[in-house]
Amino acid sequence: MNKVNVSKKSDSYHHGNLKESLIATSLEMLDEEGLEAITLRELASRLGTSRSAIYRHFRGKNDLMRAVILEGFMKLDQAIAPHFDHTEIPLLERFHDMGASYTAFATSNPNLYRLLFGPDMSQEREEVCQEERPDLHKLLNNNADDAIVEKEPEDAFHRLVKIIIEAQQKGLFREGDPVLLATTIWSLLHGLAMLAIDGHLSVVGNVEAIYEMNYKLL
Amino acid sequence: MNKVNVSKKSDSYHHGNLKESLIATSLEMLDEEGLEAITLRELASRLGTSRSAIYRHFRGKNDLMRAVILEGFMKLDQAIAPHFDHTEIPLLERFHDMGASYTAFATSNPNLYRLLFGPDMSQEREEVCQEERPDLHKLLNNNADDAIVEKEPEDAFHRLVKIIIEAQQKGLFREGDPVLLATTIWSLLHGLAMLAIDGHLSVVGNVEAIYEMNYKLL
DNA sequence: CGTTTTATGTTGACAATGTTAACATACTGA
DNA sequence: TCAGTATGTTAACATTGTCAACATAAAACG
Repeated sequence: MNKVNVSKKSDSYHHGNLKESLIATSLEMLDEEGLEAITLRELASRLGTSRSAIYRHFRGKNDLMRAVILEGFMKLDQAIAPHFDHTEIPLLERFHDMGASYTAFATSNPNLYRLLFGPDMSQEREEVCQEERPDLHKLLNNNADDAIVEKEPEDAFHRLVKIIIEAQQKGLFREGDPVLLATTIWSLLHGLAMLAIDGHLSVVGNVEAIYEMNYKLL
Repeated sequence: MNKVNVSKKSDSYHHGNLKESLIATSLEMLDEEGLEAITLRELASRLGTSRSAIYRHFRGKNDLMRAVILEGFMKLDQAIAPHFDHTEIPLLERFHDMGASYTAFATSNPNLYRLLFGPDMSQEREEVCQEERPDLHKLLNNNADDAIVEKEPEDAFHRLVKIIIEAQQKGLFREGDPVLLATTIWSLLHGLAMLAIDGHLSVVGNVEAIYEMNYKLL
């Protein structure tokens, strides 16, 4: 316990909580103007601080982006969670809605989604997935049972696996390794999201139509 | 006819054919060290030319990358074409192999595949798809019939649509808009490729296994 | 051949960006 | 109060893409 969370409180001495502001403003700039637009000087300008004040809170720009990516994954999880938690809705309908909300998140936040799953910051993203989200990493390395049994799922992929298992137990879904099935479904959703973001799905005009078609394949 | 292809011949005055060398060396650097490693100074250094010699052949770095992207699409098409042309092989088998070779291309050339379909150079990629590959663009904007009837297909997506149509006519494939079906299949393949490249498919160890599983869904 | 025009390559400079060192200030705790 | 730590500022530097001015080789043409 060498460091307590004291710098993150809303009271503050110099700027305020600059660390959180840096992440929040980065997310704003990402959403508005894309990844390239995130520059340390523009960040500092918007926050009214000096250019290199960031280095008191992050080791460098990559470290900041790493925090942005983690925040982005949390946002994605929050977009999926409601559909998972509405247990009064039929299981398959919740399953359907999770997929729909996934692609909706991607098309609503294209720049963020591209950051989360694109080539840029690949090392930072990997660090985030391995260090900050150990459950997901465990899951993807074949220790599914442990990860699922041990604790409540906390991310989107977790929820997907869990809902597949539940559907299989009720005989509502095809048999097979749930993690493998979830990966397949994730693959389809991911490809759909990426192609939609890049404007390759102009054939139908909206992503929902294709999702409905793909959903029937599952 | 204000400009003839004279600078592209293998005889040359100053350097040789610098334009093609720039594209080829860019592809090498992309493959070896990734997109970030492509820097104009390093390029010039490898080719033994000056830093700004490139501006005699391209408007700037983005214009060069645009040429690299076009070359990459041609390589992708060449990787798919053989499986399409082997008409002595059963249709569904060729269809299967096209998908397998697609993901194989992606995992064999991850940096190139990411450049072709990733967020970077999105504008340049769009220009390439609209200007240099009008057929594909036409196809994706609902003029499928015209594009297909008019001429021999020249790119991977074209071939996919055409093979689906042929399979449907023989009753070997489900009914439905072939372009829409091709987009769905492309979506699945693309998501699979991207997740594989990013190391998210370590569950099974190789992409082929998941592809075989996904193929059954089609 | 000699001259002019065009194509191609070189040098030096500039702005933007991430980063670091040295210094300055504000808060904290004894 | 005062020392220590956390935070912020300023100035400088290296890297990169880009451009202007200059230089040279090839081609065109009398």
